[in-house]
Amino acid sequence: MSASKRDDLVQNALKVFYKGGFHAIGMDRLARDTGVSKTAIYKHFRTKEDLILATLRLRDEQFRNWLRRRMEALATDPRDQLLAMFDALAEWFEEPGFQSCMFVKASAEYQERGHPIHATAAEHKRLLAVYFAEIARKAGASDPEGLAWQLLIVKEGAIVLAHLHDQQKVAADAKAVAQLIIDSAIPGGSGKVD
Amino acid sequence: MSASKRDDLVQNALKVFYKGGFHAIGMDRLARDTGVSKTAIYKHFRTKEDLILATLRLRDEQFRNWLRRRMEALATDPRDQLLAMFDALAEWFEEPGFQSCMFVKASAEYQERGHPIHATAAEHKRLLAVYFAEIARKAGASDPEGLAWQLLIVKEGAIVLAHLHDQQKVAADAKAVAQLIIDSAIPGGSGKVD
DNA sequence: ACAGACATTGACTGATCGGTCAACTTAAAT
DNA sequence: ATTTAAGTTGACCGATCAGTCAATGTCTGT
Repeated sequence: MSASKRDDLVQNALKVFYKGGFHAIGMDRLARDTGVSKTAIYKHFRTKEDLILATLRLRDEQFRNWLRRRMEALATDPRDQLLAMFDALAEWFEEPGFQSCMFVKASAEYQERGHPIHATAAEHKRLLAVYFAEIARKAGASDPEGLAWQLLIVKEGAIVLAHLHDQQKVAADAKAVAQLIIDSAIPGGSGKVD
Repeated sequence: MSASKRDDLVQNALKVFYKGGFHAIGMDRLARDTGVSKTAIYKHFRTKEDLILATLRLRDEQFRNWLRRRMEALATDPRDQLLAMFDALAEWFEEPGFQSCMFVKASAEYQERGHPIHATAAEHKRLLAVYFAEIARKAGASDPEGLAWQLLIVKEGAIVLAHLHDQQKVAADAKAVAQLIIDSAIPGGSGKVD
């Protein structure tokens, strides 16, 4: 399989697993839905779990790059970028096919912290926190890591509830919470007095 | 199967599904782990999904009752009860076997909003919001429902991240966020000036 | 002790599971 | 045109899947 075909496979597998679940989707079904035979899949992935890991890595890269670009496109000031994250999330929630977070799903189905799939999900979240802390630092937060994890909590809660409730309402509520957190953690900005 | 035996089955099934996942745990395995034969299980549940629904309903009742009692035990003032929720969550996170939220797992594996299992998970969250709004109203919030959903977002985010990261740190961060939300939404209290 | 209710056991059904194989087909490189 | 690489097809392996069945065992009530 050429590199581009392998990438296509992983991309398509990602979509199929995201929509159908990791355990519920078997390899016969996955082959049908991706258009790649099982033999070809096993030429490039030792096991189903290795393929799942590849989909998570791809999703991690795609999501973090997308979020970074959206946040930078929606705002230039670091402080405003942190808040803009929730506008970006609102966009995502509106997408057809939105069904929560790939990594939350992965950790739900692979519960053990030591499991590579679970660990990859945890790593994704840690990398997001690192990124948020970087922006928080630029924005002048006295505790960038603290702020980062607080925003991550709100982000994750919003995603989960967007899948279970009214997406736009949840996005708006999450943004309001983020505003409070940011105003509390970073002096100045938005015309509000602390 | 007597009522108490049926209840035992559902309780044990809940534990097995919570730890192992809904799709990953088959009925043969479930029978072994609960000590009830498949024939007996099917005497009382038309399908595996019906049993899963029964475990979710039991979990909903148990969790909401537990949370209500903990919040009431930890604080008497409604405002403080809202914050105490996060102390209760911190206790839960510390329990051996903690592996996120049964309903988030359910919605991760049963993605379609129309699916009964997904709908039951959504209903659980809605009932929690109703309860939080009730307390928020008693606490004097001008927008009890808004406050309720904001707290629910933080709660859900904390649960998900507690399964992926340092449990106690996440609980503390979530409580700090909740404090900000509550202080913003309810005048007075905690000696802080708005 | 006996009858009825309830549960277990092991086998069974047809289907699917992850993964492998041989034979064949298609694509790419030379 | 030929060779090599890569992929497809359909069958196959042993195991498991949800759900059912008949025979048997246990428990409960009289």
